[in-house]
Formats: sequence, structure tokens, C-alpha cells
Amino acid sequence: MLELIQDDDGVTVSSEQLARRGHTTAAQVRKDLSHFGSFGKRGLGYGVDELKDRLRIILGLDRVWRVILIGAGRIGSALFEYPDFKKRGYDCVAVVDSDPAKIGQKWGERVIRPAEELESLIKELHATLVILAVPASAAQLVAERSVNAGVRGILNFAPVQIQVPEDIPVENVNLVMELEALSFQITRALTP
Amino acid sequence: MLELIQDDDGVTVSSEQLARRGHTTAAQVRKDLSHFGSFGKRGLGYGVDELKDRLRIILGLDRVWRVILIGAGRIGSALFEYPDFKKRGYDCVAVVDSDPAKIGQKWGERVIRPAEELESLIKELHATLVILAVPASAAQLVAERSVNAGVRGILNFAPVQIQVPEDIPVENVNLVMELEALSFQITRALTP
DNA sequence: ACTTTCTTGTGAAGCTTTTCACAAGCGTCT
DNA sequence: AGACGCTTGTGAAAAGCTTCACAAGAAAGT
Repeated sequence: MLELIQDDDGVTVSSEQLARRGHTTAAQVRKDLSHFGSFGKRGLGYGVDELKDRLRIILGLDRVWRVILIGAGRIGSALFEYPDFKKRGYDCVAVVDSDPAKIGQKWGERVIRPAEELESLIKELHATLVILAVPASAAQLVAERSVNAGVRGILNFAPVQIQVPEDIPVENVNLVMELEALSFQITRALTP
Repeated sequence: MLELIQDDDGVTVSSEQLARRGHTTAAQVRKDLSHFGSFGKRGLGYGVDELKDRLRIILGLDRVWRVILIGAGRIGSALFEYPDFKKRGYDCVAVVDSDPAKIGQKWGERVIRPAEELESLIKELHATLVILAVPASAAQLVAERSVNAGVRGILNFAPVQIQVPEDIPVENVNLVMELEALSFQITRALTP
């Protein structure tokens, strides 16, 4: 299991220390990292700087990802304001919405564009990812349009399972499902 | 793996059909469901109504969960406005924030309460879950306070791993991590 | 140089999850 | 009633993942 390594100011860090932070075991950390080559130093651990660099490359964070935000509602605005979005290598190159009242509004430096321009924006701005922050009813169509225009991955906040070609990764974030997972765990703990 | 079954208007539904919706396999669906008893009909599939009822009970959705929203910022407001929050059995019984400028504001029928009242609100309103929509720096402390006051589960939107007793389930939602998962998958597909 | 103390990388063992495969059951049609 | 077409439930096999355990290497002290 891949866990994000939080910032650390030591010079080296051992698998044991990483395990505690990442809520896993030392053996697990070592096995995970060994899949990507062996860059630890025996007796010492992993060099923090080297580890960060390697992870950056492994996760594909050595490049800037161009993202289009689809949907300028509450969720969209929450995401847009997310503190270290750009710092982490994600550049929101456009915001689109289908509501005429919102089109033209300025969000920071971005002007909200009409949804019709989605395809042309993806192509012209070379966007690689889209964030779907639209109502469930619109999600599937917008996802298809995005993929057809060349998007490579989708972060889906709409509470539906969208169907796209297998080679397009989709990450789903669904408040109600997360809550249901909690409900299930608590319920199961009560009735064994 | 448990997948939520979307609405369906047929009378029965087969494991095959469920598998397609849930992005899994027919055998998987049958095995999952069989853990909770055998209520399918051979040759036909599962009765849609019975399936819904059973899942509702299994997931613990036959009761109303009392939720307190901690943090009335962008993310908090997006969650609060989530369409079928109450319809799905979650009742947001209070909203708290530490910003004096926000305290006293009305969100729908709820008045934003000061963060100091967290413990007393949890106890008085018998809240079972909290949604953490606070900055990363405040998350751990607020989580501990919530657990000590009797909360049973946490939905964490702060971009940190919080540490709580093992018997308290935590679901994490972290925008940047989700994006990094996409980055990783796309990168891996490009460099095999 | 040698011993001690760490810690990695990794084969092997153990465990969990997923897939396969098929008997058994249900409904329909003849 | 019997044959046929479907679909479940579930052992058994396969695949995947986690933990164990330990040789091998690296620094530091003697």
C-alpha cells in the first residue's frame, strides 16, 4: 500500500519511523519501496531528500498537471480554494459551468467559461485531468465529453459511478458513501 | 468489497447486473452478499426491494445518524448543502466553528456554534459522527476532543492522518491524495 | 581490524481476497 | 411431469498481500 510520506527534517528516516507515520508496518514500507528499486542505506534508513525525490518521480509529481474544474458550485469553489493545490503540482487552467448566471464571473485569475467550450478548452490548454463537480445527472455525459476531448484521468465528486474506457483512471469521492462506510463499521462493531 | 447498489426499477436483479454497475465481478457480488445470509432466488436473482432493505440494515442505514459538522469554511458549506444528506439518514444536528466572525451565522435552520461548545454539543445532542472540515493544523486536537466526548466515527477532510483509538473508524477524504493517485496511475501506464 | 549496533532487501511462510466451477434450486414451456 | 435455461451459494483453486526472519551491508566505537 502506498502512503504519502509527510515532511521530515531529519537526514535519514527508517522504515520503522515511516511505518508509524503511515499507519502500517516496517516490513510493508520496505516492500513497497523495494518495488521501485533499492535506494535505502542499510544500517541507516532512507535519505529523506532522496526519498522525496524518488516518490515525486514515482507518483508523477515531477511535472505540473493541468486540470480543468467542471462545475462552479459549492464543491467546485471549495476545491478551487484548496490551500496547496498549485503548490502540489496541479494547475487549474480553467473553470467551466453551465449556469449562465455564473459564466463570466471571476474566480481569482480565472473567468468561468461556458460548458460548451469544454472540449476546445481541454484541447487548447492541454488539460490532462478534469475534476467533476457537477450534479449526478450531468456527470456521465460530461465525463464522456472530457475523455473524447483527450483527458487522461477523472476525479469524480458526483455521487454516481461513471463509465469510461478502462485505460482512463477515475477516482471517486462521495460523501454519502464515506458516511455509509462509517455507518457500516460502527454497526458491525455493535453486532458481531 | 462492498459496493452501493444504485436504484433499480426492475423486480429482480442478477449478480451479473450488479457487477456491471459496481465495477466488479458476479462472483464477487454473490460472495459479498452471501456473508449476510442467502436471500437471492436461484434462477432469478435478487429481489430489488428485499435487497435494498437488507443493505439498509447491513449498512446501518435503518437508523438516523446524528452528525456534527466541525468547520464552517468552504468545504463545510459544500457538505452542508449536499443534496440528499438528510434523505440518506444523516441529520446534521450542529455546526461549529472557531472563527468569531462566523459564530452566530445561520445556515438553514442551524446557527453556527463556537468551537468551545463541541464537547457539550456532542453529549447533549447525542451525536455519533463528526465531519472534520478544519485546517490540517487543528484536525488532530479536534478529533481527540470529539472522541473523548463520545463520538463513534470520524469523516476527515483535513489533509493529515489523524490518530485515534483503534475502535473509532476514520474515513479520510483528501483531494490532493486522490489527485496523486490519478497522477500515479497515469504515470505508471506511460512507463511500464 | 574487529565487534557491535542498526537497518535494508528479500525469499519463504502465512493469511486474505478473488476467481473458478459446479451442484442445487427456481420458473417456464411443451 | 420432464426438459431446459438461468442464477444462486459455496467449496476449492489461484492469485495477491502481509508478516516473518535473516543474510548482508554500513557506520561508529574500541
